[in-house]
Formats: sequence, C-alpha cells, structure tokens
Amino acid sequence: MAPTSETLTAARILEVTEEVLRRHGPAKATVVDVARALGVSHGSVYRHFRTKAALREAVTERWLDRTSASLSGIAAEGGRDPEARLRDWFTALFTAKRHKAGDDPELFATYMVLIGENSAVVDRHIADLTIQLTGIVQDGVERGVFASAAPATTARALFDATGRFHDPCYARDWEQPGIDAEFEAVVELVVRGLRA
Amino acid sequence: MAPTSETLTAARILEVTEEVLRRHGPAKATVVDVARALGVSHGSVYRHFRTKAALREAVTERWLDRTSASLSGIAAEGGRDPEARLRDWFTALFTAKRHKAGDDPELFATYMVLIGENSAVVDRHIADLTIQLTGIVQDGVERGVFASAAPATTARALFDATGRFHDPCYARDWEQPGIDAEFEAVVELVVRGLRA
DNA sequence: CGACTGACAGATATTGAAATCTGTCAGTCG
DNA sequence: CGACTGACAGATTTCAATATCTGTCAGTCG
Repeated sequence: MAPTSETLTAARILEVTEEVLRRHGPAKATVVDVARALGVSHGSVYRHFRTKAALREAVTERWLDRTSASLSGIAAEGGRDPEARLRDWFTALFTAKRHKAGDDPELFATYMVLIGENSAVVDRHIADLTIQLTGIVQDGVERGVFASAAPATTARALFDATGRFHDPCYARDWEQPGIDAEFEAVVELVVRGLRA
Repeated sequence: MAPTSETLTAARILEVTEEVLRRHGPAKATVVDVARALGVSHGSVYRHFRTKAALREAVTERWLDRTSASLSGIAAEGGRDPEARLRDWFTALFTAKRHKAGDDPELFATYMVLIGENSAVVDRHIADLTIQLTGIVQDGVERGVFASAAPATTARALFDATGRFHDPCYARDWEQPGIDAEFEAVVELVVRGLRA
C-alpha cells in the first residue's frame, strides 16, 4: 500500500498501473486512480505517458511480451525436431493464452480494448509470434522435414488456422470440455499439411 | 408499404420482420415496429411468436438457411473430385459470409446478437455446415484421395481452421486487401493436410 | 369459437443535468 | 532548472426521472 518514496519512473508507473487495472478493470480504472496509488498528482503521470491510451498500451505490451518471451525459447531450440517444436509451441501458446484469460481477466479485458482500438501493440505482438513461427518453419524446410515455398506466408497460415486457440475472440470457448480434442485435431491437420 | 389484407401468418410476419430489421437494425427494431408494418396490434405478433427473441431467431434461422442451402449443392455433387469440391465449398462459404456482412449489415448484426445469446440456431447452423463438410471428407476417404480416421472430427478441424474466413468475429477483416491471399494459404495448408 | 385488440405491469431504454475524468499548463518548490 | 502540483476547459460518464417496450390477458368482434 504505502508507496515507495523513490523518484517516479515510467517503470514504476507501469507496475502500479498493471495492479490498478487488475483490480478495477479497464472500464473503471482511471489515471487519477493510478496517480493516487502512486501518491502523486495525475499531472505527473502525464509527464511520462502522453495519454491514457498510451499508458494502457504500454502495460499491455509488457504483459504480451512476457508471453512472447516464454515462447521464443521453444522456437529457438535449434537442436530439436521442428515438428515437435511446432507442436510444443502451439501447445504453449494455447496454454499461455488460456491462463491469461482465466487467471487475469481484467488485463485480458484491457487487451481486448486495445484490439477494439486497432492498436499497433496488437499488430506487433502478432508479428512477433509469426516471426517465431517462421523460424521454426524455415528450420524444418532446411532439414527437409517441412515443405513450404514461402515460410513467412506458411507461418501466417499456421497462425490463422489455429486462431480458435489463441485469438481472444474465442476466449469464452477455452473452458469448454471438448476444446483440447479440437486443438489436437487442428494441430494434427496443419502439421500434416506442412510435412514434406 | 400498404400491407396486404390477407390473414396474418408466421411466414408473413417473418417476411416483414426481416425488412424491419434490415431497416432499423437489431438495436432499434421493436415488436411494435413490426406490428405497425403489418397493420396489426403487437399482441397479434405474440400469438405467432412467444417472445421477441424467438422472432429474431426465426428470422435469422431463415437467413442462415439460405446460405446452408446454397452450399449443400456443392457438397452433394457426388460426381466431382472431392478436393475441388472442398475448395469450392470453402470459397463459396467465404464469399457468402463476406456478402452477408457487407451487403446486409443489419441482419448480420442480428446474427451477432444471437451469438451473444448462445442461441441454438447458431449451433444448428454450424452443425449443418459441419455435416456438409463431413460428407465431402467421407467421399474423399472412400475414393482414397483423403486420409481421415474420423471424418466428423476432421470436418470440424477443417471448419475450425478456416474460422478466420467465416466466423463473424473476423468480419471486419474481410474487406482488408491481403485477405484473399491469406484465405488461399490456409485452404492450401489444410487441403494438403487432408490428402492421402 | 377463435383471431384480434388494447390496456396494463414490470422491464428496459432514453434523456438531460450533475459529477467525474482527461489532458494542459502556469506556477510552486527543492 | 526541472520535477511536480493543482486549477481549469472540454469530453465523458453517472444517475435518476421519464418514456418506451415486452409480454399478458380479459374483452371485442365477425
């Protein structure tokens, strides 16, 4: 509760804003709330973030980047079988998104606000993930286990085809019983489609 | 404008309700509007449909069934190559949905209201389409051109994997320039995954 | 008798006035 | 000087009063 009396930094604002968003949700959280939690006036917050939208984006970007970072480990395991890595990557993506939606509903709602605003942060996140996928596909092509004339296009198709298991607009379905079987069926289908 | 003075039937109510929904949209259209357009009291409408939701569902069901019916022609062309039929079916589905969203925005919005209500009409529509797909897959398996241990599961996976091109939650993207290339890439991927 | 009406109760939507919030900036303070 | 404050204008949200709508049903009419 008692705010540290250190100098105000962008990092500290992000930290506190994330907590405020988690508590109040994107609909109720105000810049004044954030300032109060920091023990400063709201004018000080505007010194570090030009608008409320920019603050919301920065918090969500950090939150999304934590997912990207954890997946990049799998994508970069150069030694392992590309097909196994691809399956693990999709499984990890699905698991991560499902947890974000289930365990952190307010930040997930904030993420959906960004989608509604067509924020560049969302595009960047998708681009990040697609680049990771492209790496795995390319690796598979080089080893002769995958067939793809244009790995970036193929990666995008893989991402699109699995949207049901990572796109926020399907979040409601991720708790449904049959969803894991559906996931397996789609992954099986696209992996088969990728094999050389 | 001048309402026919025939007896009031469910069919006539549906006809007029569709027109009222098209004009006012699901947010503004009221049962009173429908009754006025029919030249009767709103009590008479309730004689044929128990609730406003039931009326909305019936109109949307008719509207969705027109799509299903046009696709079932392709699914049932027993003579043709299953792969070509599958590609044509997906193309026709994408085209139909895109036109519904673009040319009939108010009825499309009504459809999205039903989705929000978890209406059985939507489930039935998806089940209809999946059954058509299952038929094509099964046909391909029998001819030895497709590989599938469980055609119904595979059909569902095909439907899920192509969601970006028929699920209403993506309607905004259907006017974007790159969408046709994305569609081709996904269809290519899943068709390859289906081949024997 | 059976299709239809219209008044009605409770639920929902609309409206406009008051409260709060966003973003700015002149001024304070160390 | 530069980080911070707090009063301010305009935009947005809230809230309560008001109007409209949904769904029912006793009663009318052919």
